[in-house]
Amino acid sequence: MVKKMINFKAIEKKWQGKWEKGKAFVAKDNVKGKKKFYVLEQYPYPSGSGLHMGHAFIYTIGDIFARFKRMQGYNVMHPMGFDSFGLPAENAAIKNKSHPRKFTDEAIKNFIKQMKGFGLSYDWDRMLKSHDPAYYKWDQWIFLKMLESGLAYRKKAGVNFCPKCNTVLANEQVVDGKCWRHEDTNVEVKQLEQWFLKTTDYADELLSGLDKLDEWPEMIKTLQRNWIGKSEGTEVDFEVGDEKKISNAIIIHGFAASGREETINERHWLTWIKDKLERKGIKTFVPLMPHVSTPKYNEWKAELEKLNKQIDERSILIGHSAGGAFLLRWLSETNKKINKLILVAPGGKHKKAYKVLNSGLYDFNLNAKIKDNVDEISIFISNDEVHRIENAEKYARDLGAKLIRLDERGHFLDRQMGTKEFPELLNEIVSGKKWKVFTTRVDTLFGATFLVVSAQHPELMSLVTSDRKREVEAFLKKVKSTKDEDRDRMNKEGVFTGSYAKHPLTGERIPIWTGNFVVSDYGSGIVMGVPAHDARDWDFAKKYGLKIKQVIEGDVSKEAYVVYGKLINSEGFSGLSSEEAKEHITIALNEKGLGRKKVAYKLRDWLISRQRFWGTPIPIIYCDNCGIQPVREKDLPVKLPENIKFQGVENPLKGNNNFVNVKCWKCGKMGRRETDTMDTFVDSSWYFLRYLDSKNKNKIFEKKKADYWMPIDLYIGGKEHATMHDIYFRFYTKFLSDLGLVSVREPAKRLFTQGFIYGEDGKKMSKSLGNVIVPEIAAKKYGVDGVRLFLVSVAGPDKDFSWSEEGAQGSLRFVLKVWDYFSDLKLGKSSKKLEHYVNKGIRTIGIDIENMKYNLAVIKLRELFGVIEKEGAGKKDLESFLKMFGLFCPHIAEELWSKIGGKGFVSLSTWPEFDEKKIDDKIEEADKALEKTVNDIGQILKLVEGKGGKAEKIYLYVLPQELKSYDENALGEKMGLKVKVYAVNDKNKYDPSGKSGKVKPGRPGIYVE
RNA sequence: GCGGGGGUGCCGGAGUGGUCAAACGGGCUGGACUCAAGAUCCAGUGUGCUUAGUGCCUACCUAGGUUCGAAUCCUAGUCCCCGCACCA
Repeated sequence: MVKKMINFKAIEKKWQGKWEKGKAFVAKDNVKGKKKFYVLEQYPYPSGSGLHMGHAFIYTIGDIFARFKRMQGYNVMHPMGFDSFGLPAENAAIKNKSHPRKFTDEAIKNFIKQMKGFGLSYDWDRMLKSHDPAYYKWDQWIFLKMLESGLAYRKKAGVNFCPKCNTVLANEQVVDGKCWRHEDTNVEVKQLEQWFLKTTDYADELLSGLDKLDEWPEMIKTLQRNWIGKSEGTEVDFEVGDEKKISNAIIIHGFAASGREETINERHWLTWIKDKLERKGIKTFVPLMPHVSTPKYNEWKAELEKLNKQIDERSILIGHSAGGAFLLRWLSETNKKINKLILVAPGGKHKKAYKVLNSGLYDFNLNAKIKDNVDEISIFISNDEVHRIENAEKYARDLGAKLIRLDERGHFLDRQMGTKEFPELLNEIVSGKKWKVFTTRVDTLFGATFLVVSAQHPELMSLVTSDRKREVEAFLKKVKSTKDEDRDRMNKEGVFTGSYAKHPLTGERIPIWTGNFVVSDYGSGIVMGVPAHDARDWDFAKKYGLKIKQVIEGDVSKEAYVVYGKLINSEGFSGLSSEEAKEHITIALNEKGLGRKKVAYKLRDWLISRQRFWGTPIPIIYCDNCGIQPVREKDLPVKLPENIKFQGVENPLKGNNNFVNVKCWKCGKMGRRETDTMDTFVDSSWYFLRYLDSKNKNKIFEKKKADYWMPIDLYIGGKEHATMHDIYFRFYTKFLSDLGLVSVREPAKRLFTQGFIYGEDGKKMSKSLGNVIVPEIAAKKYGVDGVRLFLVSVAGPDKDFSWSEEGAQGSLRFVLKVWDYFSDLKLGKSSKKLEHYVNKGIRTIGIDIENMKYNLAVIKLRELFGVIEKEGAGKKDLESFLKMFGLFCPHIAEELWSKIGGKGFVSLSTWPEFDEKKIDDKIEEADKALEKTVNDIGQILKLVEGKGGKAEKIYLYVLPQELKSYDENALGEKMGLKVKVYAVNDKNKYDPSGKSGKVKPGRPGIYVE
């Protein structure tokens, strides 16, 4: 009987202190003669509210395993740290006009205290914090390496923007399409330059690698496969544009400082292109502008307008450098409409253009008039003319122009190009644009009767003819204003762009539409519509009266559309099966240079820019001279400033001159720092490697150490990370492996996803519902050990479950029972029977732990304890029991261990071995039989007593070989009556009603008197 | 729509071909202890029949099937949960 509660607190403190002092759980590198084992739980965000039950749960799961492996003789790595960058600390700082670091440091302190109080066997010496400059320095270092490898790049992207906050929001701050601070304000999608990591470069390996991860949950792998979404298909080129529309071309040269005005038009590609165009019947003018070295806008204007008669809606205007700027100004003022404008390395208001700045050529606004006057605008820029890129991007953005980036053309002068030829320009002028369309159903290519371009496609406007402009723009406006939550239910809608594409095989003209249902960043953002064989295309065609052409056998009238079958109406390909046709048509396209095999992924590159303060600064300097410059390695880390002022929710780095203003290391002039910080998922993408050498100041980590410990043998975390962290950390591992920093290509051998804990009411724990159970408080009631035990008793740790006070009581009862038994200990001898149960227990419990079926292990432990209580046990048996018990209840186990004179820590003792020979299932069978017999007797007694009779003595008749299983005294004691046992073949037995005739194996005959 | 997981007793949850009327915990009922409550301990806890107990019947979402034998395997249906979602 339990007499009193245990003083849990005192025992917990005592042993936690001893473990720490004894450095019980400190991991040593490269221990000889021991196999390593790396157990890791995902490190937490240190929130101000401290450890919650979910934390307690996941850490208990990992702790049990770490303890198990340690006892099994492994060299165990079990570290812990903090994912300490993030929004909550920043918000707290905004609210309190303080620094996020303050909150974070306090929260971490509290976390460590609580974690230590929970008896978790971490190696605290390796602790790391992502907000520590010594840590995030390496975030930045990896970023620079990615930049070098072309894996980090900058691109325009849609981000969530709240017009009331006047800032970009993180995804987490968008709730149902609204701002988290302004429930009535729809978040807008804004196009901004952002940094990306090219996860797509590893898409294939991220996918194929899953097959080898046989110790990962199928569900997680499936989610990742889905997310990566590989599909193999064909990319088909559809030519768009109409040569006949162009009657002439006018090329305006640029500024030439050296003078030599009379020869400027002889230079570089101007004459070459004129020649080519005229051969194609396009009249080409290359006027010589006055005063090439000291240009004046009005003079140039007058010169151009000499050609006024020639300039009309079928003209193409081409401007090189300052000539491009000139054309922009002219087009922003004139009423002339032209077909197309092509700018080659256009000038901008740039310091290098010092002389031209006063020319008036640059005095223009990128106004709506330009867009109205010109059907299509293209801009050529060379990637090595860095200082011009930003400007070109701005033009392209503001004008809705197509930006064509080429390599190594400098300023497009012949001496930089090494030739006077410029075929890309020619192509841009004469042939229509080729629009790449991705399809997995190229077999239905002959049934393509329209194309649909995504409404968000950056080059959409170049397709829209002037007569369709108004309608398209209205449509785009409507698409843009549709709220996120309505988008699901939004019908497939679209409008005609006015353009036609040439079918690559039939040459047919097929209309190009734009539609709200085409995703801009998958494939090429354009789909071919095959209404006869695709449900969505069918609906679209029906709605807008588009042509439907059947190319696969089957009854379209019945099924609306047919999906697979034999081809018809497909020229030479008719008769082929869909599968064959895919192959053959791709080959045919390939021969014409109009198509190729292509793999498309749903996986997108990882946008890591966050317009937030509390994160790792992106180590980039923007220099007007040198363009985008990475911070030099030796200048790392780029530290977050201590002295900051929050103004609203605006990132305080922006207005922080000390931070922003920085000398460009290349040219020495003042540049400005990138003020965006990295997504915090970056920090957690490689922390598991830093633990292995967490104090290294010179290197990210020592390869030898990393190779010793990696991979993580058991990684424990939440299912919710399936398509985020669980992909990112694999991506980072592959990249770091490619850098030669670590050998493994997969970070975690085994992944375990823990379940979710709900409140007693089965609902999510939340303050507002009042159903939150805080581990620290629960531990006061049930002891840390009681809480730990309960957490893994209810169900398998991968399952969701609800907290239950009654259940926790049950666990506490068991702990108390064990405690009592040891308090009042009489050492016995281990009987054969006990040995059987102990050895079997060791065997099965070990298997259950290994399989992470802790709940089953606990059940077996309880059963074993039941036997020990009944049968009594020797010291060795009790030791074995405590060793196993200690995984779940380490404090109590240590206390009891020392009580029975165990040496050292039970936590560091060796896992008990079982002796197969001592496991004898017959003992168990006999036990069960005996139990059943007792039960039977009980029932008979009840009946006898119910009839008013009174039993005095019980006679049992058993098979001779079972005789020793039935102990008269023990049975008698149990029943409270005298019991006599006879073997059935006993001649002298007393058996008045012939009950011995009923005897079966394991079933004795019973007679009650 | 696509993909994944799952429906077991009053509840949570074991169990993936026989040893299953179904582990273990909780609840509930009865008993012991107690002045009493709590705690603790013991017993019971599908139905109907049968027997002084050992026997049968009905039961693991529903309906079929495979098998000597199914909660467990197969087929169809149904309901629930989760993930991705107009992915060409």
